Amino acid sequence: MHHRYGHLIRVLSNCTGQAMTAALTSMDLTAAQGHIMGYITHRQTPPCPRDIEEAFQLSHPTVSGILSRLEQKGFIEIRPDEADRRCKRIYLLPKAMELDETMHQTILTTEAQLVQNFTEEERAQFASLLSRAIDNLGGHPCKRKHKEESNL
Amino acid sequence: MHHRYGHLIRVLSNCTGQAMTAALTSMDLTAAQGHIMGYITHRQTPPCPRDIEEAFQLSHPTVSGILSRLEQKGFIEIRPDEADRRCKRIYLLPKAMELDETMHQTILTTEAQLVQNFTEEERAQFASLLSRAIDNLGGHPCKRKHKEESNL
DNA sequence: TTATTTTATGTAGCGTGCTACATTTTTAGA
DNA sequence: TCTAAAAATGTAGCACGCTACATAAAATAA
Repeated sequence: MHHRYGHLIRVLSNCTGQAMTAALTSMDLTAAQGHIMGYITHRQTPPCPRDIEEAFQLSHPTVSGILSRLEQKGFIEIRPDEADRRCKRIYLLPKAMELDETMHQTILTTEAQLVQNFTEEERAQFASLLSRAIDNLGGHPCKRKHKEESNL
Repeated sequence: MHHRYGHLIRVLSNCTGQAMTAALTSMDLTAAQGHIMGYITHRQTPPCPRDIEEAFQLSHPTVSGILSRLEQKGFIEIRPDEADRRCKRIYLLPKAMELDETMHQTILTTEAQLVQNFTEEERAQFASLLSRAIDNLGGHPCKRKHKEESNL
């Protein structure tokens, strides 16, 4: 049977992004910005853009754009790393720390809405099928040799 | 359990679009353009942009952009409808008709790759879960009263 | 008929995704 | 050491998604 997976996936992805962005507008964040803010917040050490590329499977110009918008809005500060001058370090500013809990809850609420009438089994299977489909398309070749704290 | 569905959906959507676009590059089409070309080809009568908005759940400026790129590349021609001058009609040009079969096969192949190691049951469930998730997020309010041939 | 509302489309402007190319710094090799 | 390769980031330019606003034509109401 032919199910038009590509179509469903694109529609769902757009819907999810829109719902997430709508829920985050009050704090002046988009879906992509909110997710990345969450990542930065829950890291023990200030990450570099490269860490974000890997965690979110995005190209470096994409990450660069999102970070510069976050910097413009005063959520983060980006300074060069003293030890390795190729790298930048991303520091949270007070404005970001204030809304962290709210932001996190907002994202969780939207995720919950997405699977609101799924059984526990269906949720697990959904995540599993999504992951397998990603792998089927080549997934994401993780380039970097080894570096700690590359988990979300 | 927290599965980060939003993240998986976004990654899968990006992967799918990239795989589809890569498969279609030889005919100078992107994923979005290819899907819309397929829709236009398999319609009995030349559609208007509004039909495409509904079939693909896209905003009208998005459709407008894709169509003008297809027109620039010589795949389609857009002329106003004689009967209702608000509407445009989208006509296929010879360049498009030539590659229709190849294009269609290319899209099917990529869709098949996406679910290559899924059982028949898993495929059905995948489509079902994706659809239900879309509905959970409000889905797509179909605005138009009634109009024939609004199926893909 | 005339006025209002609805429908279809156009345009401006933005965020997010990409590739391709360039620059800088570090690391590795000869 | 000196050179070459690898790594991190910057920039240009594009496709595709959106909202918000504007226009023109058709449909509806008064």
